[in-house]
Amino acid sequence: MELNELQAQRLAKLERLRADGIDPYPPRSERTHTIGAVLNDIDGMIERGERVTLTGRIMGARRIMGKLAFAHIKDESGSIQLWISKADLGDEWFGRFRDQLDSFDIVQVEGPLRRTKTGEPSIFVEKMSILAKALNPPPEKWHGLSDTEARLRERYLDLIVNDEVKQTFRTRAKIVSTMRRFLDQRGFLEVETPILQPIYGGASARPFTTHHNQLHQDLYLRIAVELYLKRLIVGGFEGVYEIGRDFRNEGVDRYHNPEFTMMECYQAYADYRDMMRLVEDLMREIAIEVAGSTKISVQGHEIDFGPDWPRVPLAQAIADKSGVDITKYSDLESLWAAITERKLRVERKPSWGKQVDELFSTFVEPTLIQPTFMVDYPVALSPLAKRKVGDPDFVERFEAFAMCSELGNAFTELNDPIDQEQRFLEQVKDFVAGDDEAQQMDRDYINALMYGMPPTGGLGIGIDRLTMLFADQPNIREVILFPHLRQRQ
RNA sequence: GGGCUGGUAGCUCAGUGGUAGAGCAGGGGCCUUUUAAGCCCAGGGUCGUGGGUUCGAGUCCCACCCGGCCCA
Repeated sequence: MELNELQAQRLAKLERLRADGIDPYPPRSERTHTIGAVLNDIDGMIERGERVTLTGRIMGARRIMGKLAFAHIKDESGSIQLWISKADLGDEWFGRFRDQLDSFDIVQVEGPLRRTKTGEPSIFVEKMSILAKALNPPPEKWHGLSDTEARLRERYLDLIVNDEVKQTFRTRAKIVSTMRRFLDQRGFLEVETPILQPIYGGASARPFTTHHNQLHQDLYLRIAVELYLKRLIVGGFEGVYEIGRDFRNEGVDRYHNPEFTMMECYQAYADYRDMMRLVEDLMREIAIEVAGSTKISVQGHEIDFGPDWPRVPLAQAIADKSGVDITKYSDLESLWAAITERKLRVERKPSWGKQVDELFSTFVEPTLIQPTFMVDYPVALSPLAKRKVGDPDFVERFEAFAMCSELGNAFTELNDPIDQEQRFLEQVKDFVAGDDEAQQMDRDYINALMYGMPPTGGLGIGIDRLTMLFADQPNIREVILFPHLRQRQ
């Protein structure tokens, strides 16, 4: 171990403790209360003269004045002041506290509770022991650890010193547990399907590839769970869901991490309108659970999940915001002509569907602050969704938006195996033509559909994006404990 | 991928081509009501990496590495 000066000093203190016969990393501790529990009933406990044993990390500077010292220790539930008098604690441990213990060390203290003359709840330490010596020093005590790269590379340190980071991950856990309870109560069965897949599907994205040595077979990390969950609907489960990690081999930015968490659920004998109601109910429930209200504050905006969400046809929204009525231009050339005629600043895309998506992303998405369902997408963008009756160029699909961010995607599932095969063939054509995000032919999935899948509504919700919204975090790396970073060196 | 921007002590940051700095933290000393404790003293550096220009580079130039913001 190569140590800097501060680490070397701490190591010397550790060795001094060992020389005195003290184990700096003892196997057991004996706390009687969490700090939070003590603070909750501090005056009652003082009145009853209760003695407690507390454990925690020494935070901030120790304030040592000859024969009296102060410090704070922190556990997950809270932080409390230590009153350390040489007379109460004894010369030996008072000296150790002064000379061998440091900020960030984890200690155990025992004694009665009292308030100091400023009224601060304190434990008057009569016994002290060390539970773990910290060899690394803390960051600066006022500014703390603020460098983003340092925070992410040493997330454990970020969590020690930045309480709001812990709060974000508590919010995330609450979102997931609320979602699970919501779906369980509605009769959905939680399932687990393969992460290693021989054919990747269910979304338009590039996969990570790996290899099974024994089977001499390439496998893909899943980009979605969709096709497996629908196989289960064929199998007769009428409501299934899975919450798990998907992997997409694409860039990293403030909305994307190569691995991210999705909830997908499928309900037999339901359609995309049912899934809209499910999203509305789910979001209300999460908002109340997480924020205590259907109204939440995000980046200075108030977002209200109370009312039903507007359902806005995609084509209409694009026409309203850009002036281009995509239903009038059925091929890329005429659509592009309409775009250039209006001198719109939009990137040229290789297909009609992608051009429509580009129009949407540029002109509509940035305006979607309040919860909104965009409905009825072009079939070209939706190879797994059922066509609209009487309007076969569009499908029964919606995407859920809030704060200009896509939260979810849902459709009435395509259950016609003949149409599905045609759609896959179109995708394969695109893939061969160079679209590396086009979907793959999945013969086994067609085979499953050939046994008959009931009319089904399906929905996917990105947990990371949802957490960004409810924790009011503008960057996905703030809602992922260990986001992807390049290796150093 | 493009533009802008950053990387200097453990941390937060200054540093305008001429002897590497401050605050906090840490070390030594004094101190029994502190909470950004206080006072005195001394220490701490591969200036992201590698080249180049220059009498002289943390500073200017080039390349690369690792971040951030914006755009695609």
